[in-house]
Amino acid sequence: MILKSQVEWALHCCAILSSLPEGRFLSTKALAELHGLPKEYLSKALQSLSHAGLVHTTLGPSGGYRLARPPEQLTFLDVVEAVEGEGPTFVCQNIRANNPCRPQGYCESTPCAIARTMWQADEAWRTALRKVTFAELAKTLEQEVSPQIWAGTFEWVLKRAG
Amino acid sequence: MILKSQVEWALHCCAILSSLPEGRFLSTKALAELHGLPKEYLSKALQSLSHAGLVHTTLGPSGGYRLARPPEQLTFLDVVEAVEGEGPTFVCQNIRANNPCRPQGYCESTPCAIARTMWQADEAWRTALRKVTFAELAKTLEQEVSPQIWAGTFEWVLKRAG
DNA sequence: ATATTACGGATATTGGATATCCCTATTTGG
DNA sequence: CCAAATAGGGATATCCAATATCCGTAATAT
Repeated sequence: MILKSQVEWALHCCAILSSLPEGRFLSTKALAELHGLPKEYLSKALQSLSHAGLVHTTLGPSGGYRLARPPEQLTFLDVVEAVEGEGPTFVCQNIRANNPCRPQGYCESTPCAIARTMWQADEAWRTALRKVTFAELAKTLEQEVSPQIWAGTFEWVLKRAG
Repeated sequence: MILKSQVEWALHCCAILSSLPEGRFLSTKALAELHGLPKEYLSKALQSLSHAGLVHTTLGPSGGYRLARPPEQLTFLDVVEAVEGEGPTFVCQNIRANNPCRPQGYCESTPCAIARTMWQADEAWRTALRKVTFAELAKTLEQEVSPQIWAGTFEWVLKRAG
C-alpha cells in the first residue's frame, strides 16, 4: 500500500501556494517547472484540488491556482483526501459471511471486529494528518530551507505569478 | 491507496489460529473453505506469515499452520507488515531537488518536512495497529459472535485440525 | 506406499497509477 | 477586437502491482 506520487506533488504545490501573496495565481506550467514534474499529469492532481474546493482558479494568461482558504485552515488531510479519495484504506469484504457454519441468510448486527480495528488505525492516520496545517509547514520550511534558496524561489514564483 | 485483500485474509486466518488448541495445525484448505477464499492464492498470504515467523508449519496430512507465539504477543501490525511489507506508505521522491533555483549539486541536511509529516502519520497508523493483539480480538469476537456460530465454527475447525 | 501438505517458481489476467495528447471555453494583454 | 495563454475534461496508451492459477518438489502422516 503506497500513496500515489500525486499526493506528494499536491502537497508541494500547496506549500508553494501558501506563500503566494493574496489574490495572485500560479499556473500549472510554473508549478510543474518548479518541481520538475510532467505538466499535463500534474494538472490532474491540481484539478483534484480544485474539485475538492481547496483551490480557486482563473483562466487566461496570468491565470492559475491560489488557495481557497488561509493556510491556517488547510490541513495535510485535506490535500491527501482530495487526491487519494476519502474512502478507508481497509476495505472489508465481510468474508466471515462465507463461513459454512452459519445459517443461510444470517445477518450481522455489527461490522466485523477486524474491520473496526483497521478503521480505527485508519482514523489515527487521518487524525495525525488533520493536525498539521500548511501554516505550520510554512513555518518549518522557513526555518529549515537555506535562506538563499528560499528567497530565490520566492522571487522565481513572484515573477511567474499572475 | 487500499490495502491488499490478502491483509484481510491473513487477519481472519490468524484470528482462527488464535483459538486453535496448543500444538494443533490447520491447513490452507480448511482456512480457505472456512473463509470462502481461493486456496492457492490464500496460500501465498500464509507463506508471508510463515516467512515473517508469525506461524509455524508442518507438512504431510494433518499438516498446516499454527501461531508461532501466544495471541497476547501477536499484534495486528505484525500481520499487516508481514503481508504489506514494512516500508512506509509515503515514498518521498525528493522533488524539491528539482527546484531550478537551487545551486547545482546542493545537498539537503534534513529530510523533506512534507515527508516527515507523512511519515509521522504513518507511524500513528502503525502505533494504533501495534496496540491491538489477537488475544483482545478473540475476547471481542467471543462477546460479539453468535454463540451458536462460535461453537459450530470451533467444532468445524477442530474436526479438520491436525 | 499412498495421499496430503507447505513451499516456491512460472505464468496469465486484471485494474489502477502514470503519462500524453487534443479539443473547448474562458480570459488576459496588446 | 484579436491572439496567446490558461484550466478543464475526454480519450488513449503504457506500465506495474495485485490477483489468481497451475505445477513440480520435498516432507510427513497413516
